Amino acid sequence: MPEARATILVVEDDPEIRRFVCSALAAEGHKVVESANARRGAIDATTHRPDVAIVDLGLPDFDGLEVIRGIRRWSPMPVIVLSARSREHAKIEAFDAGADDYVTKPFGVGELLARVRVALRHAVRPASGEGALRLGPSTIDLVARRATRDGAEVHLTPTEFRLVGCLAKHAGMVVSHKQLLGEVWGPTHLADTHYLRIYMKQLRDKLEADPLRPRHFITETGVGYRLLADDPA
Amino acid sequence: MPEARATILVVEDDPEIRRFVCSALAAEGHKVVESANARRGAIDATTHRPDVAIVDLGLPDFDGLEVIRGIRRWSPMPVIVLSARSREHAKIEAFDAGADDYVTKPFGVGELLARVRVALRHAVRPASGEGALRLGPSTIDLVARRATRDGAEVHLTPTEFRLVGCLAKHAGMVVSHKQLLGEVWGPTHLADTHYLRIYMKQLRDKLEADPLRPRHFITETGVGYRLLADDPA
DNA sequence: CCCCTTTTTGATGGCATCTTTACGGGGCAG
DNA sequence: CTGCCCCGTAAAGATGCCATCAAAAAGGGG
Repeated sequence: MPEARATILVVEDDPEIRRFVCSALAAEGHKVVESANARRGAIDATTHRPDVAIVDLGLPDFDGLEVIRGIRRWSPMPVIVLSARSREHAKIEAFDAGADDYVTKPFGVGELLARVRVALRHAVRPASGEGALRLGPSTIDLVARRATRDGAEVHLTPTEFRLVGCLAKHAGMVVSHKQLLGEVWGPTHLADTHYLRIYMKQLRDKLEADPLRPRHFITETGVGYRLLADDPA
Repeated sequence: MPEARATILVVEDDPEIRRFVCSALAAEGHKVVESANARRGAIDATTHRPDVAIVDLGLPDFDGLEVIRGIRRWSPMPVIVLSARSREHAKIEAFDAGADDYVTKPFGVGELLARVRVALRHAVRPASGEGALRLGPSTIDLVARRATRDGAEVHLTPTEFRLVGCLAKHAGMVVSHKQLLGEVWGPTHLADTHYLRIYMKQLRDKLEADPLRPRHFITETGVGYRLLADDPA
């Protein structure tokens, strides 16, 4: 049984469409979280921290736009809108609220799945372009979710992967504590800088040649952390 | 200073649609590169290095998919497909060839522009050295929070960065003591001008070729300081 | 139901950064 | 010449952040 390729949140009130979408996603090997209204969607987003969110606009309690804005306050996760509103203005409004894609009903599953693939591509693509990073004796392949050190496979936990992924997306640049905490642990843990220290140590122990003198997982005191990858050039 | 907000490549054979799209993009302040066929599109992509590419699929010489695949061999730039083919299979094929978005004709300009904004949001990966200042032997990259001197990395503390950033925002002009103190240390330290002296010395020691004779961190006696950067022209 | 993995919490020591204090030097006016 | 003001230089103390160790709590799979 292959590990779930990704966690995907589906916020949709129509039970028929929801089942339809979720089973298609599950068939692709994804772990799916379902929410029937905006309030639950917002909660599930923070608790499950999905890799991609699919959000309907016409929800019974609040407008789906509010869900998107709520997510955007703490995470850049890809958001795909799934809506019956086909007017151009609705699309523009959704995009400017932070949506990354917009699919109008009726839609084809194949297209939706393809757009999810694109979103996942964006979510893991590091700044250096390639899927695999080289860090001295170690390599990290974000798309395959694998890491090696001196040729041997190193096991990284989901949280560890999330963290390296977040750092790798901005390779070479400093990523602030708040941003890391928001993307990895959700908006309820923005103050728990402690988690960062612990997981940084684990990553350094697993991937750095000399964990006591890290050369790739650099700490920027008072600001955040930075991942320095070797130039593949 | 209407500097182009981004460079956008439009590969489209229909002259009418091309003019339509390009003028809309230009009106948004973008620099636009136009190509009428696949061969020129592939060439223009490599020579102009656009931030986003908009590609039609039905081109006279080759299929637009080939343009996308060609780009994907060397660049992760966002590619938006603009096509009359509305069949689902065509979309899936385009996405899996590397497209990031798919708009079917007929389309609304507003929606296209919104999708371009989304693509630019994704592309905002200012290659390190893009927003960098050059000061003789040193460089300062404010977005990556990184500084180098003679090619070697120089570490700057948070306040040092805030100070440089404050000076850089008004590069070439005098920034008063009060303004610097207010922006860096807050309104409660407007009188602590000696902070400036201390941190200026640290910056000069770290970044000036001859710290005793500063050429970039200039003191304006009785007024404030000024940052002289080399023209990146 | 139990065990293993993963996540979270707690406590301690060390270090980087910021702040504070002190002294030397040059320009200018009296 | 001398005192004042402003700037540069140096170094020590305080604070808060970070690394590390240790271990309990939560979750998931067999």
